[in-house]
Amino acid sequence: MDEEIHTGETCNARINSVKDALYVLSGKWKLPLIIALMNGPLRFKEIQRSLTDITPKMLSKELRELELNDLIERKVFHTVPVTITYELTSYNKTLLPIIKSLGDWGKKHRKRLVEERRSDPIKV
Amino acid sequence: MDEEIHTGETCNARINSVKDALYVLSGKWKLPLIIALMNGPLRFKEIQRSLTDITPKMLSKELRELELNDLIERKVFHTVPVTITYELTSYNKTLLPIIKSLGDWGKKHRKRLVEERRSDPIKV
DNA sequence: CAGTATCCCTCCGGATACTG
DNA sequence: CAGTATCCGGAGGGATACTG
Repeated sequence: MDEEIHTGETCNARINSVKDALYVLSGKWKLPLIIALMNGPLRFKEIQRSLTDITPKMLSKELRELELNDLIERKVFHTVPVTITYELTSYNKTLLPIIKSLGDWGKKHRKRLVEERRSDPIKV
Repeated sequence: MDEEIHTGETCNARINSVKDALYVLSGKWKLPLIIALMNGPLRFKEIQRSLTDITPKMLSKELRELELNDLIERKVFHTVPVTITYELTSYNKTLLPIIKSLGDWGKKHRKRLVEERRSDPIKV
């Protein structure tokens, strides 16, 4: 019963928790979409332009799934014509550590790959 | 030029870094596999037993991809018959923040969902 | 044991067109 | 604008059998 020793049990629990997180954030566009909304609310078409190349079908689907998990909120303004915006919920902020750690690691990993290739052909 | 303000540029950079990370860790089994190896080196068959239901084809593929990214190391021992083990590299430790944040969030999110459903029918 | 080789199928996601 | 409807290809991944 130490502290963070990995017994088989805690290991499996950890795997399952990670799987849960990955499930909610699965798909090609969910995290990019969330990051795009970190600047503030956007309308459907604006998100499309922001995430170049996402089709309306995909965007609609990803938005719906994120809404179901309380990670974004859809707001309807009864202007003429109607205006609809999407914004991050406060619960979404709990994802920040994930986004930060992924972003940090991705950045460093890319740098690492570049340096590796640069030193490769020289062969000291 | 403040600090962490999200301009369009840093936003895109962040999206790309996150995408890079997700790319390396993509697939159904990579993170579970890494977590399974956090207890120490394992042999092929042992990993299979640890990650119930992964087929040898998938395991082989995921191991190879992780090895190419320097995240695990394959060691050959010339016993008879030959023994092969897989273990995490020291570079793999850099993934810890990702695994931790994903695990933490997944755990809390599941708890949240359970509580939500529990309070749902009561309607205070 | 430590994998490879095939077959097969689901479903993710793109392209395109259409609606209120 | 804010989406939905349809069609479709290809990658991801499972089942099974086989090899050194």
